[in-house]
Amino acid sequence: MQSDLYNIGQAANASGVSAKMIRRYEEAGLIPKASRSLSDYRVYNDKNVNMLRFIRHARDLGFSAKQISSLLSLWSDQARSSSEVKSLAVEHIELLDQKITELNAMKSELTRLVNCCHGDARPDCPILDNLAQNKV
Amino acid sequence: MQSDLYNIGQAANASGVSAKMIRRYEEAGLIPKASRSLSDYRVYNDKNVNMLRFIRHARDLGFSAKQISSLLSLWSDQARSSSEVKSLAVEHIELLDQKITELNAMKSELTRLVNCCHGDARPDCPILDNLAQNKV
DNA sequence: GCTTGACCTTACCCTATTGGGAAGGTTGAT
DNA sequence: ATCAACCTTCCCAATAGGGTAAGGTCAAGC
Repeated sequence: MQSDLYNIGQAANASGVSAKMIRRYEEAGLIPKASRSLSDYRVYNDKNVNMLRFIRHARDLGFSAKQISSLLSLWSDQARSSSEVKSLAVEHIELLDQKITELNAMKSELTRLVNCCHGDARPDCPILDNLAQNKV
Repeated sequence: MQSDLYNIGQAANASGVSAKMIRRYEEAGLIPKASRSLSDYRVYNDKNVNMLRFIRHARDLGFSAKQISSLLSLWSDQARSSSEVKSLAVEHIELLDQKITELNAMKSELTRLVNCCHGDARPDCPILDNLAQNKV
């Protein structure tokens, strides 16, 4: 790569983070404020783009903005211990697990209801009956 | 139950939907506008409370507001076919499945990374290294 | 009859994440 | 000189709620 400087659109293409979100991350303090050109355009270098890629990957793994903020601190901290990062990751795995369990419970309950429903032209429907029931 | 009329707090307790959300659902057109007392308090009857319970149960199953709106129409439509409801439910199960699959992918990738990480006091961390990689 | 606490009203801001678009300035190429 | 493509800031949309403030109402107790 010969070019070392990018405006926001190029940085977005190179990192996979939309220009919209790059501005938002800057506003949120997740990334440092970009330097500006004479015409007030944001200017990024390869290091900045790498940080954006880092964020993108963490996003893809479902980390929240706060968690990413912590990961970024750890990333740039030369003295960090890998155990700090690992515990953040483990914490996040537990959160993912909770959500998965929840969704599985919904799915199995709903599947049960669907299997009860004859699903034909008759108006009688066990799914709605169940939703309308007074007991939880 | 001897009382037939409720104000919003009683309706909230009886239905499990917060007063806040009852007002929001009304504003969103999910439920009809409540009648009002002389002092402009919202007044609910058993039928209204049943509808709120219906919404609550659908919420618990992860249905979105739009989906619930459809379910409510079907619920009050005497001529509906159970197949209409069933297809809505099946559609929702597929959506739940997608989310579950997505979360599982995140979890396994993150678990892989965590297992690579020695997690001790050394600064070298495969998790961060991976996040910082340029390739997706 | 008055006070007090519990309840109600509207209206606004906040959480977290992302997309869309308007109005206007800049850049680069024809 | 013009035009497309880009940039800027600012506001609004969606998801599903929570919080809080300022003010009105109701019922109980004194």
